[in-house]
Amino acid sequence: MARTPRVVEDRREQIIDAAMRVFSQKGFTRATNKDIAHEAGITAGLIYHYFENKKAVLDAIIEERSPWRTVRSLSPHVLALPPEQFLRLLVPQVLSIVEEEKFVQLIHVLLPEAIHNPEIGHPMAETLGKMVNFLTDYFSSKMVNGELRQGNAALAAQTLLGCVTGFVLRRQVLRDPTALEYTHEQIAEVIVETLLKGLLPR
Amino acid sequence: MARTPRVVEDRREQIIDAAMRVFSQKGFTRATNKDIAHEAGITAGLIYHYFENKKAVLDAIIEERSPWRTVRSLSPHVLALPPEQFLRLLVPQVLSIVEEEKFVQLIHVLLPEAIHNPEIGHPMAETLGKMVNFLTDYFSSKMVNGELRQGNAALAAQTLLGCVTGFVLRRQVLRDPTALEYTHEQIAEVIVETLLKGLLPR
Amino acid sequence: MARTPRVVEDRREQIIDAAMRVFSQKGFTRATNKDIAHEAGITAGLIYHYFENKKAVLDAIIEERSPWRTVRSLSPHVLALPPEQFLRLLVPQVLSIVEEEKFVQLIHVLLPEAIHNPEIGHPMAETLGKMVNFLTDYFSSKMVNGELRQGNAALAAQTLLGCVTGFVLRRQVLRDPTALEYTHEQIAEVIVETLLKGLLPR
Amino acid sequence: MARTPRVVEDRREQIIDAAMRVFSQKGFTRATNKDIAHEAGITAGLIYHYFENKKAVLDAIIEERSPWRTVRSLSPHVLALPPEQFLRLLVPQVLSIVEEEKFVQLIHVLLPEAIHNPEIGHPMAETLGKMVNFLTDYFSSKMVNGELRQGNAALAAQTLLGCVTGFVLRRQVLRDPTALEYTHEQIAEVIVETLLKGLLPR
DNA sequence: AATGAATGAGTGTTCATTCAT
DNA sequence: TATGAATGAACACTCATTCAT
Repeated sequence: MARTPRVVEDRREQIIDAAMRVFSQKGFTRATNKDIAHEAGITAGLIYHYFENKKAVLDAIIEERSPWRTVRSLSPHVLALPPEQFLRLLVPQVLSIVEEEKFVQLIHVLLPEAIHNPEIGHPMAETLGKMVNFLTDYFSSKMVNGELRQGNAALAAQTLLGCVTGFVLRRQVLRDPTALEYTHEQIAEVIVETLLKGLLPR
Repeated sequence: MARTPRVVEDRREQIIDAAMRVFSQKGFTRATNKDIAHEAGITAGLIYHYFENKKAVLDAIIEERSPWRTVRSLSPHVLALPPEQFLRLLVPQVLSIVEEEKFVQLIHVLLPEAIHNPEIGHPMAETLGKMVNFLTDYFSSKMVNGELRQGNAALAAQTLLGCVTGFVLRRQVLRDPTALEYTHEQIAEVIVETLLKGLLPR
Repeated sequence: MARTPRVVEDRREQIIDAAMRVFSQKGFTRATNKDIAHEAGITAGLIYHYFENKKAVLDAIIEERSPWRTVRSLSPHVLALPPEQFLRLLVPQVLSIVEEEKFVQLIHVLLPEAIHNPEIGHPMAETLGKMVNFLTDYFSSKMVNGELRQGNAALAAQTLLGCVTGFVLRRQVLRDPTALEYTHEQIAEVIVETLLKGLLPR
Repeated sequence: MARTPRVVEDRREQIIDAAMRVFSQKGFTRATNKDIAHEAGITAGLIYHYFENKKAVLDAIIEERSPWRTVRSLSPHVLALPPEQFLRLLVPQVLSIVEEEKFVQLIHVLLPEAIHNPEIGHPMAETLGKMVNFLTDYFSSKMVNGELRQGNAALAAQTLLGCVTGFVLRRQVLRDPTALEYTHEQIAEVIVETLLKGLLPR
């Protein structure tokens, strides 16, 4: 009706945004084109002016909204920091990126699809793999120079990552109120503290 | 045709089993009643003799196949063990339960639904919560008696759980080949080692 | 409503019959599944219980309703007759088969499709080809034994066939009232007379 | 973009030409406006500056591209020729007109429509009717003056026309390879020879 | 004259569900 | 119990047509 005529170039982005919201709420299959169109304030037919089909909208989300770059752009300059400072910097940073609304939406969209569709699971696993490699490299170098004790750097990296993803899973996917009680700082604090110093008394 | 007239009670289980397989492969929405019926070797109409509708089959899976009991039945008698032995016993045990085929299927069925349906997410979170409580209690008592150093027991418990779920997520949900390279023992070993002793040299 | 519950085995045939009528009136593309269903007295969804898709209904018409067999079954025992009797027998017989309602419907269904789809055109051409061969053989043998004058038997056969198809085209496809004025006997009479004796005075 | 600004009157013709090609390949219903526009090197919206709607493009084809005039313009001055020369001139001339690319396209466009739409069938039948009348008149006069033997001139005319249309149908509509083996001259030769002299030995 | 964004009515198709047998 | 024919309400997608620019 009295809808403000949006800037034309917006339309594609507008549809992607709407789809992101709808997919994240209902899942790809259950979300209808009418849902997306309604959310975007357009008619369903118009979607096909910008995308070949419904799947192509999902693909566009994956390709254009994936904040993997953001993840990858993480702190390459802090590698020189000692482990304690490094982790206290890294973990909350990761958490704040990963628990941002857009990222959570993306998880809600991609995770269910990833389970039944390896095509979508692979890139997700790959990105996590890059994180693992990054951490492994860091841990290795610190083990060599004695700042960390000797051990399997790769598995340690995966353990750290596991801690973070575990928390995110319980907070943002299962929405476990218990897990949601904590601030990023508390979580970071305990992960770093535990991993660095261990649970055993010294 | 020459189908052996199964015991009646079997049918229900048979349908649930078939649905579990089909749901875990295609997801609840994409799986059709015909798929389930075909997998169960019956016709689609018969499902409605045993279940009110498709959703009821999923509910039956949740209620009757959830191995939460198994999880809950874990080692209440090992609470007295010292942390190191306790964790070296617990972690691989949990992993072997959780990565068993049936359990993985269940994850594949429930996780995507949980994301878009809190009704399903809550029981999952609750079960994890029970695990957290169990571990928290254990950690608390050990912190009191000095076998573990002082700290936030609840967060430590969640960190441990996070490590495990993180690994399971990457292995069984994203099917990350890197994460799948390790045996349960290796994973358990590194988690326990890291968490107990920390990464820093003593 | 008070629809008589037709015999179940009928359904498939019933749909094919309905489709034949609808296709012949509106053409394959313009005919909707609702049209077919309505004509058959069923709902559109039911069509997919018996056919994979709309195209499959057309295919069924081609395969199961093609009276090519009838055409092929034509008078193999009259080969011995002298040309005049032979043609006076054959032409009206062909005309009466080909101008029967079902056959005309079939032409209306297949001819437009044949034009834009060689897959459908080929079998039609082939069937005509069989007719040509049959006539060619007959003409050849009669040319050899002197009952017909020497000439290109194949082309003569095609000329005869052309006369008939030309008439059918104008009568049943273009529905030319002028061409429809004549009875099969008149048409047969003039075709036979002309072809056999020629237009020139002897 | 850098499209040369064509003369305005061209556009209409350009669209009609494009539509002719597209219709002849896909049929009127299956051809989309986008197809036509793409074939014409314009956008679909522009079609509506020159035509009221899609149907109007078809109508324009019928009215402006119908080579009936060409057909009608046939040899009015050869009426005096004796039948043999007349037919040997007429038949190949008709064939060459009728089997020209543009004409064949037109058949492909109109014939399928004619079947399901008498509005289109009638003009086609009428044109053929004019041919029939023309031939009937010729045959009548030649029967009167004894150059042809007595008979039903109208039916003889229709027989001749039937021969030609039958060949064209098999060649250009069904694309029967057997029928396509012959040259216009061969076809003309055999039609004329057969019709004039008959198949029977004298 | 020309574009292409936008609409909306429809089309083929799917599928959970019902029910007579 | 068990079947499978039958329904009807979606759904993804198409396309002729309109219209602001």
